[in-house]
Amino acid sequence: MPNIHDVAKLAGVAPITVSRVINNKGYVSDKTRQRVESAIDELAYVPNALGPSLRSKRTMTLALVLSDITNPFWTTVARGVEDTANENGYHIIIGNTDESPEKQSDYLTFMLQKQVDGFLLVPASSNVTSSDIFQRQRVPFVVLDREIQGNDYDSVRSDSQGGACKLTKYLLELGHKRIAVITGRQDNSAARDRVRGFMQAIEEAGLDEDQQVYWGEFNQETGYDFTRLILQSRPQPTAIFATNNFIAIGVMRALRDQGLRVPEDISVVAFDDLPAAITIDPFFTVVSQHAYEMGKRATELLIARLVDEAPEGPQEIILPIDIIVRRSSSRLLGAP
Amino acid sequence: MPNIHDVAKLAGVAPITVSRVINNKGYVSDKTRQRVESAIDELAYVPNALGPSLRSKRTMTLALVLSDITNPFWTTVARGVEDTANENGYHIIIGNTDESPEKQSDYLTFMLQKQVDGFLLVPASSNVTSSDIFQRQRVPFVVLDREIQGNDYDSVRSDSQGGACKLTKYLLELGHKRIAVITGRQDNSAARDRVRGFMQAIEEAGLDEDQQVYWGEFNQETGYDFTRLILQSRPQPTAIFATNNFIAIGVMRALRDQGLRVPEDISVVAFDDLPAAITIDPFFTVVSQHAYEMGKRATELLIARLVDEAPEGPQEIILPIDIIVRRSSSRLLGAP
DNA sequence: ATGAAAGCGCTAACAT
DNA sequence: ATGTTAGCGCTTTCAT
Repeated sequence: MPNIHDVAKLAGVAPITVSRVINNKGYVSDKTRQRVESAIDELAYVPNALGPSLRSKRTMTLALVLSDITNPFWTTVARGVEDTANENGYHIIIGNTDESPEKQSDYLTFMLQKQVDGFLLVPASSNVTSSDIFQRQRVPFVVLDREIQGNDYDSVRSDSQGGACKLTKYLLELGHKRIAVITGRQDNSAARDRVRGFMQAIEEAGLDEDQQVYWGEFNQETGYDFTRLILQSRPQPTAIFATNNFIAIGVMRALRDQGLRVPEDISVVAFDDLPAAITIDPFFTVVSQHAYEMGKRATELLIARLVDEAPEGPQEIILPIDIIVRRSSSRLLGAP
Repeated sequence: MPNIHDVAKLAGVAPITVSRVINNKGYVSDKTRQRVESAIDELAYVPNALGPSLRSKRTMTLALVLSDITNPFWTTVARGVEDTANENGYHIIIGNTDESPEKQSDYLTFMLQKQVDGFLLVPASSNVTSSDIFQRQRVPFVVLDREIQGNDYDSVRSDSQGGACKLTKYLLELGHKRIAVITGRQDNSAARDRVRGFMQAIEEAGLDEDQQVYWGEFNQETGYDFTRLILQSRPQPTAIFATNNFIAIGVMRALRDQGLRVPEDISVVAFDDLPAAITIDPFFTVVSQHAYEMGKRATELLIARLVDEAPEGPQEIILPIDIIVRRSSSRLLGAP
């Protein structure tokens, strides 16, 4: 592949002149510019960005490290990140951690070596002090969806607690008094916030606080397995609150396998909506997060940091959520 | 951020010695190694990969350029690519073209400038001679899912024609004789192959070849709009073949809005299954592609090329498909 | 309006 | 076992 010297030689100029043409910077006479341009065409010259990056210490690349791109929620976030990055001349590298701190750490070092300009991180675990690595390297980063140790970092997340609280209150209004919650790992702050929001609603209603809370993973198996357990418990809950979309799917599968109808036999509500693009007939009553917006806002914040235009001090952006009532939940029979 | 010189100075050695320690290459005494390692720790030194890449002309980065990561099919492909790349020490940059040749071309140049080692490309249009750019730059690439002009390139795709043919034959066996096909753009070879497979089955059955084929986009609107059209046509088709998942969703929504039941009033079959992870109760009779496998195989092929271990000459990998019969299709009333 | 030199961080090739 | 030199492709700085 040709380099800037080859182009310069062919055009009969110095490399720096070619550089000026490429970057539209400095004075170049029209005649010279044309000679250079035709040399570029002739050689199909593509400038090597590694050189300038090595000098300028900017790669115009952002790293997006998340749990699993296969989850439609994260896919949508990723698309928001990608679009916003592109609009600003940045590109992104993606890494899936599958919630593993080891994978996360591998990715972070690799991406640091690649000299990405900044990180968008969905932390695999709030226990891992992943922020240390950034702070030591002085690389800007924004935390998405969750919290980590310390409080001196930029973050964007949904109002998990408020959303869970609202959704629970909605169930309570329908007359449900025994609600089972199935959620993710204890070291996931989003899982904790959603349980906290649930408990808050329960307490404010003056109800027995001894509700069933099942801690597992944010996946289908957790939803499936705990639902079977829940169905055996007495007295049986009249509603299940799945704190993410995959859990909700698992819950529904378990209920279906047991021959139970939703909402006639039991109500189900969930966190995270499924994108309209892949849903024929939306069914779940949900707390819907603004996934695309989350990616967009986080990226905007990160880029603002990079160009030193962000407000001073750590920013904490809490996105509002929507409650969407659909057919998976109904008034409890016999309730007022 | 510290560089290799800072580490060397602190450890009292030459930069090259630090390099040897980092890369576990060449002779370094245990004493020196330890001194270097503690210097690395003390400075939290992370090697800058740009230097070596500039020298070696390898970035260990692959580019994945596809239509839209938001489509679960592509998400799954992407995950296959990502996992396989990682296993081999590579990482990936993703770009969404939204089927726009301009976006595609922007991405390609940008990624070329970034010196990616190879491309995995889902071409936005078979008319665009996107391969030229690679061939001129001599960058290895593998084409996924579709065909482009020329025949001297590596590719991995599903047996679209065979799959569509099989699926159509299945419908014919159920007694359907009027089948409407809704498909993507004419310049998309997968769309063409699926229609070709359909026509093949029709011809082999000795049926009227004057079937309804609707060319549109691989999205929900196309499915929705053409379904409304189809429902007005007389004689009305008894089955609809949606040639991708988004179209299928659009078809179902249109049918639902018209108060039609599937499969009682009309049968629906589709290309592309929805991932089990996001489906409560699989409903569509489909041609299921091995999406993860497609990403994996393509990446393996690309990496083999990079290390010069691929077979000589262009490779064309055609992945088998599965027909999965579910509840969206049924025997035509009155058929034998 | 154009060019020469130097250096970004690293390592292959060649000493010692 | 350790070090010196040179150069990957580009652009900033300082001439001319």
